[in-house]
Amino acid sequence: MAQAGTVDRILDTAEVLFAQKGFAETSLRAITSKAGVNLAAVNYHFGSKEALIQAVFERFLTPFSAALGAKLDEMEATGTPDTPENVLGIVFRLALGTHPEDPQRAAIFFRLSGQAYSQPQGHLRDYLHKHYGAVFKRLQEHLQRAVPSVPPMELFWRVQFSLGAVIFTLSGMQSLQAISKADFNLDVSAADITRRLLPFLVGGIQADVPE
Amino acid sequence: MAQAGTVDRILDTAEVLFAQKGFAETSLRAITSKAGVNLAAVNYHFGSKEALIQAVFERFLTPFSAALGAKLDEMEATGTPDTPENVLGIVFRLALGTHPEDPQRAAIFFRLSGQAYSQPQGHLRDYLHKHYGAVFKRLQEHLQRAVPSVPPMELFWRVQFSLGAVIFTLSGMQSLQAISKADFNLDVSAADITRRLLPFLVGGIQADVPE
DNA sequence: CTGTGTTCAAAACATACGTTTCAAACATAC
DNA sequence: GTATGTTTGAAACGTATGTTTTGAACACAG
Repeated sequence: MAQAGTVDRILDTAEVLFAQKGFAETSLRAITSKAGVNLAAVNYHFGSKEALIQAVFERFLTPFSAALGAKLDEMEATGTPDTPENVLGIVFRLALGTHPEDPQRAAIFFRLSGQAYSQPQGHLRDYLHKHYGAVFKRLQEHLQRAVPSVPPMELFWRVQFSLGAVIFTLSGMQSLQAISKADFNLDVSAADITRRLLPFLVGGIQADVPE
Repeated sequence: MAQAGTVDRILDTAEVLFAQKGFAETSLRAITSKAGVNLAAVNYHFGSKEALIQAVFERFLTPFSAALGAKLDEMEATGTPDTPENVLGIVFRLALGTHPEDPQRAAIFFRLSGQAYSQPQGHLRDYLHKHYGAVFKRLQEHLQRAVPSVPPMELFWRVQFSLGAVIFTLSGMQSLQAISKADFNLDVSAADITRRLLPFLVGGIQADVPE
């Protein structure tokens, strides 16, 4: 990030600020001044603030969903059994490991996802669903094979619940870490939390369906 | 809401708009014009927009946490066993039933909570934790008695995961309903979702803790 | 009535925002 | 070296926001 081009400096900075303070609360002036570029550069290179936001997500999600697709390919090729642990484990290791050189990057990833999902009118959510829905659906099919006794409709919602648990928790990690520290005098990392998440989600996903 | 006072008309309208579009995206002018009151009324009665937001939450959460406390009292008095189903069931029935005359109110409740939690800098989250942390802690103690084999620290995080699943899902219900309708051609209500949520959360909360 | 404190209404204020403009600087090809 | 297309810089534009001001309308006690 030291001497990257204007476009990348904008993306790097916007990514951090968006994750930190949200989309509406982050002004282009805040981004450009912190990035050391001119204010007009955003509209010149991206067209609008909205387009900047989408560009930030694209840079994040395109490699992620590609890697996820590759991992699913590998799983099918090697005949790895479709267990909830295996399927969810792939996602977590990927989310935590997309940028191993920068551990904070994972937190930014989740916070950004949370921002996108909780975005009120939800056009970003629709955008994500449209561009990355295919990989997501594939993931869900593997999960379905892992828990065949759970009806598809039920599984759909359980995946949503899981998404909520993951994104919500990771996206609010800062405050939660402070509370956890106050109540238990313990520090936790994103990796810690995901390690705790896995059994919780597996338990929820394969729970018995009432009558 | 027909001919209530200015203060209540502002609160009623702000509540709906905040839930619909978020805090930053809802202007005082939008609130006051829809409420049919003068723009200056907000600053006159509440002091600032920030104070308005807190007032909206207070009107919501004070009765809710009081009712929750009462239900927990009742549970202790009648000796109802501390099972995950019982404890979580209380919360859900309460959240869905605080205003039986207005079923949409429950959705607003969850959407507002989601907005508060995903609020970037999290001062609202801190505010909530400060004002309603006591009832929350009591709830957690009951849960702890329900699953004594889960260490407190682990349970703390599982409650956070559950919160995430609930708030995140309910707060994004609109979009999710559309997806669910497209993929399964089925309508779902908030009550439907919570019915599906309960076994998921119970399964997650009482899952085995790895080594 | 009269006076006093409260509430409302209309307008103005100050500020911050996204966006646009336009000229200068730069790079690259001819 | 000049010309051309691209990128940057500084400033301005138009708009929307939260807030403040000022005075009128009102309620009600003395």
